[in-house]
Amino acid sequence: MSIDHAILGFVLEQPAHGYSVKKWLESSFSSEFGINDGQLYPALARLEARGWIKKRVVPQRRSPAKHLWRVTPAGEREFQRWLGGDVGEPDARAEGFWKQAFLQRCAFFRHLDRDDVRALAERELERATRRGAELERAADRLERAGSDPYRRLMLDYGIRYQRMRREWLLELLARAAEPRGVVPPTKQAVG
Amino acid sequence: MSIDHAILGFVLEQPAHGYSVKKWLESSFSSEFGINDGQLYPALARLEARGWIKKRVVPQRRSPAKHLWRVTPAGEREFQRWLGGDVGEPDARAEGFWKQAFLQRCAFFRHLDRDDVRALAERELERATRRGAELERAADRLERAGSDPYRRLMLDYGIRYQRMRREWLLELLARAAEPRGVVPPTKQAVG
DNA sequence: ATGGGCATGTAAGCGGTTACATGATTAT
DNA sequence: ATAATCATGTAACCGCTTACATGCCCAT
Repeated sequence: MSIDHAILGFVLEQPAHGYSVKKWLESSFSSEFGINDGQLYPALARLEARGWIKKRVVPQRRSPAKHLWRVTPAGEREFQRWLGGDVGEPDARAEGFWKQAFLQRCAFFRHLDRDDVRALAERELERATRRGAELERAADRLERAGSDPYRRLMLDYGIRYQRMRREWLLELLARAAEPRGVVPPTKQAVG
Repeated sequence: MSIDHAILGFVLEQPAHGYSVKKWLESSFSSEFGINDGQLYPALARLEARGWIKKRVVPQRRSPAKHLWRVTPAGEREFQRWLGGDVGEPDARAEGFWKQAFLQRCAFFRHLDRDDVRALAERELERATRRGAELERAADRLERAGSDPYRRLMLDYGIRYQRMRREWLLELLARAAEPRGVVPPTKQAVG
C-alpha cells in the first residue's frame, strides 16, 4: 500500500528498472531511505498486476535482463488520484519516513498545483496542532498527578515533535507561496 | 520483542492483570499509546513462558477471572539487564512511540541510577548528532544538484527532527543532573 | 434496546526486514 | 583473495492491527 505509490511516482518521472529505483532513492536522499529488495520486486509485480506499470525486457550481455518499467495511462490516473486525495489520520505508531503519508506525498508535490499543496499542508497543520494540544493536556494531567519526571519527559518528546512538524509545515506553506517554487517534471529513462 | 519489556516493567512496578495494564498505558500517557489486545495477551503469555512473570487467577463474580500477574526474580533480572543494556542503532524507519528503544526505556529510567541514564542519553545524543550531520550532507548534495525544493524540504524534515531530538536529550541530561530527579519506585497492586 | 465498560483471548492479514539464491564483473 | 556492483527474485519470519468471539453489568 504505502510504498507502492511512491514507486509509481518515481517510475512515472523516470522509466526505470528495479535496481535503479533502489539506487536512486539511496542516492537522492540518504542511504537509509533506500528500499528493500524483498519489498521492491514484489511491489513492482503488484503494480504490474494492477495494470499501472508495464515492462520492456532489455537483455544484458552478462547480468540478468533488465526490466524497464514505465507507467501506463491507468497508472498515471491512479497516481494523480492518490496524490491529491486525503491522507487520512496519521498512524501515531508509524512515524517512519516512508510510512508518513504526508512526507511521502511531499516527494511528488511538484506534480500537484499550488492550491492542492496548500490545502494538504493546511489539513496536516491542523492535525499536528490537534495532536500537540492533546499531548499537552496529557502532560498537564501527569504534572498534576505528580508523576515520574522521566515519564513527563516522554510526553515532552511528543510535544516537541508536533511543534517541529508545525514549524516545518509553515515553512512548506511559505515555500509553496513563492512565485516560482514549482519545477516542471522531467521525463528521462534511466539505466 | 519490543513491547514485552515495557510490559515487564509496568508489571514490575504494579502487579496487575492485562486489562489494567492497557488502561494504565492509555490513561497515564495518551489514548494512542495504548496497547492492542492482540498484542497484549500474547505478550503476557510469552513473558510467562519465559518464566519472567507468574499469574494468580482471581475468580470474579460476573466477568472472566482476572489473571493477576507479578514479575518473578528471573523477570526482574531480565528487566534490569534490558534496561541498562545498549539500545542498538535506532531503526530509522520505525520511529513510532514504543518502537523507539530509547524512548521506551525512558519510561523506566527511575529504576536506573543517574550515571547509567547519563551514559545512555549521551550515546543517544551522539547518534542524533551523527544522523543530523548525515542528513545535512545529503541536503547539501541535493542543493548542489539543484533538485526539487519539495524534496529538499523532505530532508529538512529529518534535519529538524534530529535537532529536536538533540535538544530533548540535552533537557533530559539536565534533569538527570538535578539533585532530586529520581523518585523511588512504588509497588502497589492494581485492579 | 443499545452501547460502553470490564475481562479474557484467537485468527487473519499486512507491511516490512533478513536471509537465501544466482552469477558475472570490477575494484581493492 | 575478497568485497562491492550490477541485477533479478523468493521464503521465512516478526511486530502490529483489525476483526472476531464470549458474556455479564450498568447507564442512557
